[in-house]
Amino acid sequence: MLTERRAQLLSLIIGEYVDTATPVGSDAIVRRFELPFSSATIRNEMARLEEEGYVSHPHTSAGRVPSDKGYRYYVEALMQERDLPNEVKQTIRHQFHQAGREEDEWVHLAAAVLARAVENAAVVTVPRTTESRLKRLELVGIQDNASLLVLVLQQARVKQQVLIFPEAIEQDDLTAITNHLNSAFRNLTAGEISRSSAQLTQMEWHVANAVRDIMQASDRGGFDEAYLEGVRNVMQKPEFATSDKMLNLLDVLEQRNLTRLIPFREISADGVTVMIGAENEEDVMREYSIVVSPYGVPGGITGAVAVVGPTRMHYPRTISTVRFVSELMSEMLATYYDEGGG
Amino acid sequence: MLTERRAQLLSLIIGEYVDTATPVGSDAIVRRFELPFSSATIRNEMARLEEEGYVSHPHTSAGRVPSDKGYRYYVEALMQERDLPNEVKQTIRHQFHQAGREEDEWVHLAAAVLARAVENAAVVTVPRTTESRLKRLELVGIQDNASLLVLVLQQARVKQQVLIFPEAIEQDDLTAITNHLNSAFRNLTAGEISRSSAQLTQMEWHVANAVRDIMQASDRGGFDEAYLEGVRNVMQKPEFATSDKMLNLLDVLEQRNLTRLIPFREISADGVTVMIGAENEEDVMREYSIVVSPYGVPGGITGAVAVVGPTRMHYPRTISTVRFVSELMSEMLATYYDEGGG
DNA sequence: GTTAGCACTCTGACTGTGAGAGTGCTAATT
DNA sequence: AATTAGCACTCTCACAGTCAGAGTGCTAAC
Repeated sequence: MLTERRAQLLSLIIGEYVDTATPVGSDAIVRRFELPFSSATIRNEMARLEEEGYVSHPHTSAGRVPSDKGYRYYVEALMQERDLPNEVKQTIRHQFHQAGREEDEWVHLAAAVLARAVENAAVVTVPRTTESRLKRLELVGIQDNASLLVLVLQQARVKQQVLIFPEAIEQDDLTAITNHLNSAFRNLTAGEISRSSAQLTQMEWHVANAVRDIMQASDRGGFDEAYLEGVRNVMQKPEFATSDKMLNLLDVLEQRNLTRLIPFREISADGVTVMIGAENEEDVMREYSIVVSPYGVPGGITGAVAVVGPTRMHYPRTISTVRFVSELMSEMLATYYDEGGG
Repeated sequence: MLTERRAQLLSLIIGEYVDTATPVGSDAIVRRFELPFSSATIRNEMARLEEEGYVSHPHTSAGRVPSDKGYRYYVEALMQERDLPNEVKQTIRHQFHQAGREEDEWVHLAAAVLARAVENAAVVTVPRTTESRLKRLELVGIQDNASLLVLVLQQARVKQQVLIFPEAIEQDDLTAITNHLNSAFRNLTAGEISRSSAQLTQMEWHVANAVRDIMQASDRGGFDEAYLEGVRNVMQKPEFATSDKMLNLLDVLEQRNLTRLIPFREISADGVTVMIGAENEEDVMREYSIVVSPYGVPGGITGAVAVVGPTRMHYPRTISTVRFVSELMSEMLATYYDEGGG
């Protein structure tokens, strides 16, 4: 445990470093905060903080830089998460209500709003149910032997695919197939459709297989689909003066394999999780922190909201913004797609 | 007009510069291509090329760099566009046939494939009809007073939106509305729906308005929706050693306002258009070239395929790849969504 | 426990230097 | 008349040296 004074000092160092991005020296901090001690005292305290691993020293005669451990301690014990100002909340809420009612649009918007608010990159995944149920299917003729298969799944998820039939087929037949399958499969999961004992014609089988495949693909999908915004914000930060680091980050973020990067699986069931620097599994993320929160209905439809930026980030602001946006997304989902209606 | 020899020389300079990204000197080029002249002769010719504006001089004692005019002459008169090797074509084709049958997936894939093949950024827009027609609509209940409105438009375009009703509504009523509107509006455009004289109940009006709004929004959309891939490729190029330029480019590309950037309106009705450096309208694009081609059925459903990279790009390869991918996209669209079936 | 003082260290900006690459011109050569 | 060798000149780039500034760690005094 740190003494009260050292903890305070750590907090000041982090605050200053987050602002200026330059290692903070004893003299600078005493003058900036008009501390009732001399810089020599602070130097001693800093030396202790360094011994214990909370800050580090880029080189002999430079100021101190917080370490991952320092940030961790700060996040857990020192910082106070203050609620977002009401104007900010209102502004964000307003943007959401202005947006259309398409779920993808919200997700995109959430990423954009978040990226702007915290001046870092934001990732928001499309929400998923654990296992989707079929609400309705529709076949629309395109050509003699091809039609568009549209599935409406539980929670207003829509999937589409062009379906080729082995032989030409009439609109009347399409309608008949549609009606039959709709009554046979309504509210079933992919697994239940597979095991269904409904009597089906050959053509119906063809369609049913496609339906099952699409639903399985959707279930397997997990968190794959995600919106990414604000990469530029991260690259603008002074720690990325070298173009090498930019390329590395871009590399990681551009291939949309965000799932591998962000520990969606490990995030606590409710509330915000913070992963700092080397706490991240991936090597490339050593210099970044991730602030992530799930949203949606626990056990039902869920997604995740995350911010990615350098470890030197404004944690209280980021955490409370992530929290607010995830709550807002939950709220939106609950309003329009609640479990009962699904 | 350039003399034969100067034209050849320009071609060599461009070839060399595209490869090495360093200004090319007289000596270097003589040795590299074992020219039957001395470097002094080449120096004289280079001086003439510079006088006429085809190449320029970063500073007194540096080699020559092609100017926009030089590239333009090269593209028009010197280079020979050779067809893509058959293996490459096959590989690309294969990837498309492996992909699903969702149109968006193709567009995304086209951008990814193109970016990889030409090692630059690629932009591919989602294809649009000039005016969409309604094929079918569907209402799926979500809650007492809310349902999901799904529209299937001509050319297998699917749109969805949550629709809130002023009062609670039964599933039977939804079905009745759906049936009535489907028969009244089948194959109509947004404008025709507005002017329709069909007798509608209040609820039906509510739905019809939403349908019209969605269709209008879709028509207005123009080229807005686009997939962007391979920004990293561009940033990796040596001309982007400074992080400033990276940020500028990222700035432009991240806000998906690609329409403003790429002259979709001006591209010739068929074939590939090349915009070099300052020929682009936007200031930020001064150092970039754009190679763009429309695809789809002229007058009907169309989109565009484009490559964005530094002016120093491999034009023959880029042009033939853009051409091939746009042809492939046209082919895919024709196969699955031809006008007759739409 | 705190502080003043001081020697020491490292960075970053600036300067100077020399090799290397390239040019442009002139005079000689084919 | 076209080509080429030769040469002085220019500019860049990498490298080393210098110096002010910021910061540290230690010691001795308060």
